[in-house]
Amino acid sequence: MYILETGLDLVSRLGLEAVTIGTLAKATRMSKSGLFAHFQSKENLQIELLKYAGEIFAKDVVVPALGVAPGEPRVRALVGNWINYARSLAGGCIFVTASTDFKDRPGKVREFLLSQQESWLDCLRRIARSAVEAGDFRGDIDCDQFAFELYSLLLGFHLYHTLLDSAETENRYEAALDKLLKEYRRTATPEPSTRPESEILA
Amino acid sequence: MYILETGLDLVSRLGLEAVTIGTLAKATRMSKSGLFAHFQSKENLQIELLKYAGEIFAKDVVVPALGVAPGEPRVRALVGNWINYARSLAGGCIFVTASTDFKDRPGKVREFLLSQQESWLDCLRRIARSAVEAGDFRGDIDCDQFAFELYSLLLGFHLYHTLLDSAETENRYEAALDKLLKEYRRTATPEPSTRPESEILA
DNA sequence: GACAAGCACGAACGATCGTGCTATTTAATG
DNA sequence: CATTAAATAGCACGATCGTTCGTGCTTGTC
Repeated sequence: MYILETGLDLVSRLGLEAVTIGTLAKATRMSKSGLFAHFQSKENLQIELLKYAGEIFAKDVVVPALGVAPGEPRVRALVGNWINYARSLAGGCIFVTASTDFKDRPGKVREFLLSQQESWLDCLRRIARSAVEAGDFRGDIDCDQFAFELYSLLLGFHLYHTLLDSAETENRYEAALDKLLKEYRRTATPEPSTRPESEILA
Repeated sequence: MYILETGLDLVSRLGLEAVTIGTLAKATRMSKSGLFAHFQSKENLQIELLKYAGEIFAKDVVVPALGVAPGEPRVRALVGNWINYARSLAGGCIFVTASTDFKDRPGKVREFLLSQQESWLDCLRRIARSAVEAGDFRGDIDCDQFAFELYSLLLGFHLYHTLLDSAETENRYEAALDKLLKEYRRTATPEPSTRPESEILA
């Protein structure tokens, strides 16, 4: 759909709430009422935009990664696709932008967005688990913890990329990713036994 | 200023662009024109809000940390204050919210916000450097890299906290922070010599 | 008690918001 | 072709947007 395609550009740049019927109509060279007829409310339009963004995300980020051998290669493929996807949009990832926008706007949009974020985190978890099963990651790792740390890195890259746009951004992200993967790798540490590492006093 | 105080709550929840003259007037029980007279434009109001947020941030987050002994204690104090500050606002950190909002809205607001983010990253760098000088961190670390990784963690915590609000969020963040500090600590690794760790094929 | 200064106010402006109705055009189907 | 269904446009609505203007209250100074 051409309308949604155009809308996603606006969402990524200005936020989900800022995509107004009027501006989207102007961007698609349609009349307000003509465009409005496609959706029956602004809320519906927002959900449709998220749905479409989810399809693109699945097609460009998740599915290709599932075609790669499980383990670290698949993890790297997934986040590599994510970076490319985020860069392909003028204002970065739609879901990051929309999340900030709707974190405190209760309603169907927020609920839908939340379910999408949950399934993204679930995707990260699954891929970590498959890396364990493939023997690339240690067996004693916490996949939820891995998802949090990996997603944090992506969010860091995202902010740097969209706001600061330094030439070093990519290098910093890659270096951090390498260290993260090394830490979860099976041969990374010489067996830390079972003792946790949180008895520091600071 | 009571107006700015009220405004910051709206900013943190709905975003900097969504703070409208009308809604802020209603929230402060003033007339639109009466409130508008204090600032001379919406752009000015937005900058004033950021300025005020910066003062609070300095007072509650940065300055107290500078009173703590340099090194890991100071780093922990800084990020601890950040977490508390982010939690004290209904919608999380003003600058994270505003950054997403204004990353693609050129103008004075964006420029001012950008300078604030730069100085925050500079603060992280300085504190890392002071930790090196105090002997807590290794001497060969890249302070910019540390700032990126630490800020990424905070952003991860922020998204989890504002959107998902799982009970595990805090634990995941703390565990990741512990690992990050351990990695940069002087006694963390048994000397990794000078060889970088980026010759994987994946 | 006159006077100026600083606030806050109500009313109004043109523009845009989301959303309905009613035509008119376009495309598909007989 | 004629008919029908779908897509788009025109127009208008009440509300809100940022902004301007004129006016009335305080408050303190002379």
